Amino acid sequence: MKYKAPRGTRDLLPGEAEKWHFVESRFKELCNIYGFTEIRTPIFEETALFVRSMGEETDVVKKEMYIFKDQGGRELALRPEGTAGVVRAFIEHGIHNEAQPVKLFYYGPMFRYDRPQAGRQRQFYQMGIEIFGTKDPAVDVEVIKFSQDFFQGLGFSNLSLQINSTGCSECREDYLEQLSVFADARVSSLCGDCKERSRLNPLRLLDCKEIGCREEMKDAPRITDHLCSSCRDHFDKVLFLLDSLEIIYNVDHQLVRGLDYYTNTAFEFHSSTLGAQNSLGGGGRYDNLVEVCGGASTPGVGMAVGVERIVMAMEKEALFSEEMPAAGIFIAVGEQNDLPLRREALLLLNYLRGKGIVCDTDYLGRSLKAQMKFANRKRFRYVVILGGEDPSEGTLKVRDMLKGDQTELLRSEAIELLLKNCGK
RNA sequence: GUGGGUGUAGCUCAGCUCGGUUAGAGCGCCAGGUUGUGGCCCUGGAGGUCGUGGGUUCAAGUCCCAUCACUCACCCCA
Repeated sequence: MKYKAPRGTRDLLPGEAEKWHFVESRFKELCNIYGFTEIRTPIFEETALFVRSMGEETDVVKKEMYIFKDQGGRELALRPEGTAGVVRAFIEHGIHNEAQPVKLFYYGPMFRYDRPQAGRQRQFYQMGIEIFGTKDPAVDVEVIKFSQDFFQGLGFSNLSLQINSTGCSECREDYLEQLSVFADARVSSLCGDCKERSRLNPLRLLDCKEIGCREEMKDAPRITDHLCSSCRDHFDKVLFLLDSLEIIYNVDHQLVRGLDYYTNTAFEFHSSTLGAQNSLGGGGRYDNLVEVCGGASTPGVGMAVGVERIVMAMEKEALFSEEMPAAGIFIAVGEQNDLPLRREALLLLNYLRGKGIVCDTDYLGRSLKAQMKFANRKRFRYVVILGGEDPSEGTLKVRDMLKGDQTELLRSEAIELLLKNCGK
């Protein structure tokens, strides 16, 4: 075996691809109901776009991007997430001139140079939605409700919704300062990583896994106690609306999202059946992002879910329906050397396909027994047997593979039966 | 980037601790048992540079080193 799929990538083989298709189609159906329309953006963008939107100090930018220079000397990066490209397209095409708010969805592969593990690949797929043009807290709730509907529609019943507010740039700045002061006072008892964090990204101090750090930071100031009045008001309304829709959530003061562009609402959906990477998806509000990327100040809110993780969690919870039911027609030929008979088989095959019926035949010159075995394996509903013992003119032998019985019918009757039972 | 576990047939794995004749099983695949008919059963067949490269040894799937990949976890995230 010479070539292998590159590290952190994988093939989706038949049998698994169908599961993905199921998840994708549910997502798209729900987008349609909610009024989101699709946008497709390039898989690579200028590197600077991602650096600008996500933030220089984020891990994604510092060590996880696939960056390269093309033959024209352009600095490019494979997209590590979907929002930046959507925002770029929003600005570039003046979408703010369309009827507001603008509701978009996207689906596609993302790339991060990470060490692979359960629920984490270097190429992974995200589906996401974005709403531009309104600060209404009801929109934050719509995005959350959408996510919940989506997960419930797939059959999940035990996901937990974590939510927090990270404030606007102003109240966050005040808060971060207080947090730094708090951390500096006990820097000696924090782990090495946290010492770094207190300088670079104090918000991250909150979700360190070290027990010692957790203990030290237990009484750290909470951002929700330091929100400015408008952020406080926004968060209260979001929670009120969630309550009104009877959406159960847990306000997690430690919840911090990894990308700098989030403001105010941040949320994640967790699954307990997954491993360490237990987030099926998440999102939040990003009121400064469009402006940061060079557009007119436009509020936005969105979320993204990871397809691999969803499929993995669904497998663990046995949410996919079992094997597909028997369907379609296999045309078996008794005497493979009988050219007129094979001709008849091909004509029938193409006639039935023309009627939109799943239909196939043997091309390996195999014995009737082998053809029957094949038809069984491939779960065909009916087998039409041409030739065979004492064939009579103008009739077809039709075998029902589920019931195991076989009848010989006039050709026209046989076709009528097949069309009725296998047609759409 | 750091640490643990694992790489033997298409798939799931045994064999490795205690090196020693032609490397095994189940499933799958192909064929036969049934002078043309699937599922169950029986028989036979095909299929392996034992991840790769070095080393130790008379002898390496088995011991040692390196490397690559998979896997789980950390960091971080979907």
